[in-house]
Amino acid sequence: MFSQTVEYALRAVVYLADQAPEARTTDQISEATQVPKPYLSKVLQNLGRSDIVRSQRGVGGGVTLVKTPAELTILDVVDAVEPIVRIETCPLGLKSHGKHLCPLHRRMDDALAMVQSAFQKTTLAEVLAEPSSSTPLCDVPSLRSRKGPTRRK
Amino acid sequence: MFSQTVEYALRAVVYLADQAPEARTTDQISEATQVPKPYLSKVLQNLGRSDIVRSQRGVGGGVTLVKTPAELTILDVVDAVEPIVRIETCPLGLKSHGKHLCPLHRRMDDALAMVQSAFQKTTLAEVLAEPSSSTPLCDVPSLRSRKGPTRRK
DNA sequence: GTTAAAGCGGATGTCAACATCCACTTTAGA
DNA sequence: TCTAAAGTGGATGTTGACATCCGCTTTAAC
Repeated sequence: MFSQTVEYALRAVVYLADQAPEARTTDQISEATQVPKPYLSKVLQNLGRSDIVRSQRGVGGGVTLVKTPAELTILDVVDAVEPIVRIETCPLGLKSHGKHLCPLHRRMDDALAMVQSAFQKTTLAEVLAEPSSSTPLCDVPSLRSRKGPTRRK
Repeated sequence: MFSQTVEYALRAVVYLADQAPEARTTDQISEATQVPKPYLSKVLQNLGRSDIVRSQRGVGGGVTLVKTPAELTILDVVDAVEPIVRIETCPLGLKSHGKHLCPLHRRMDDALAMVQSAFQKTTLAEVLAEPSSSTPLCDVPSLRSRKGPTRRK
């Protein structure tokens, strides 16, 4: 139910959050997240336009988060690449019940609201901090588990 | 986040539930639900293969629900046309944490689970019975509000 | 058994999502 | 100032979702 692009964007952002505040190149992100590099490049450009990430050209450049992981929610990322569109009015277009949704669309919108709310309540920092046997994104070496900022060779 | 096809299928099934146990033709369903007839026809065929509806060819034929509205959930319909796929294993394909999802995919799967659960708990009968100012699907004359079974002229 | 209603299946068309490629620009450092 | 690293933007390819059309089959009713 979530598009491939949303999945890719979340992986990239979680990785960047994990590595924050260090910049990472598209190559590094691609390898860590298993997202095809050419497409990842487009996704990152998109996240740049939505002001989720910032990119730096040239030697030593790369991509970083604009906000801190604690300030960035899953919903921010999802909405940047594929907004969750709530059902505001009857999709059949008839005006006969004004602002009220019929019971069917009420249920559907409730489901959307639940997802939206859950995603809005979760920051990237929380995702990274979650006690779990597994690191987000699997085998990626995390900066979180090291003593200080480390610059990759 | 829900596909157009899911929306169409739900409209059609809600309409059929409302008119149950009477059969309705594709023309009638199309008019009531505002779904383009040729495409609706395909959607209904699909629902037929999933044993949600049954269709009768020939003069006086049409489409009816296989189950009663009380036995049919929203999830049944959604899963018939576009199954909600839960995240069972790490989408990155690495085996390093067995059955555990990483925190990111745990959250995403939780969202899917919420939607799945909400849809599974709601039957079509409940949708139709909901006290509401508006009839499901708007201006459609409902059999529910009549005395007995009525056959349309 | 003819006819008209009604659904079925296959072919086709369109467009957006996913994906790739490449020429160009920016930039740090030798 | 030259070079190699790194992101950008545009063009292109592929596939599936959405949508339509049409000829065929089934079937009730006359």
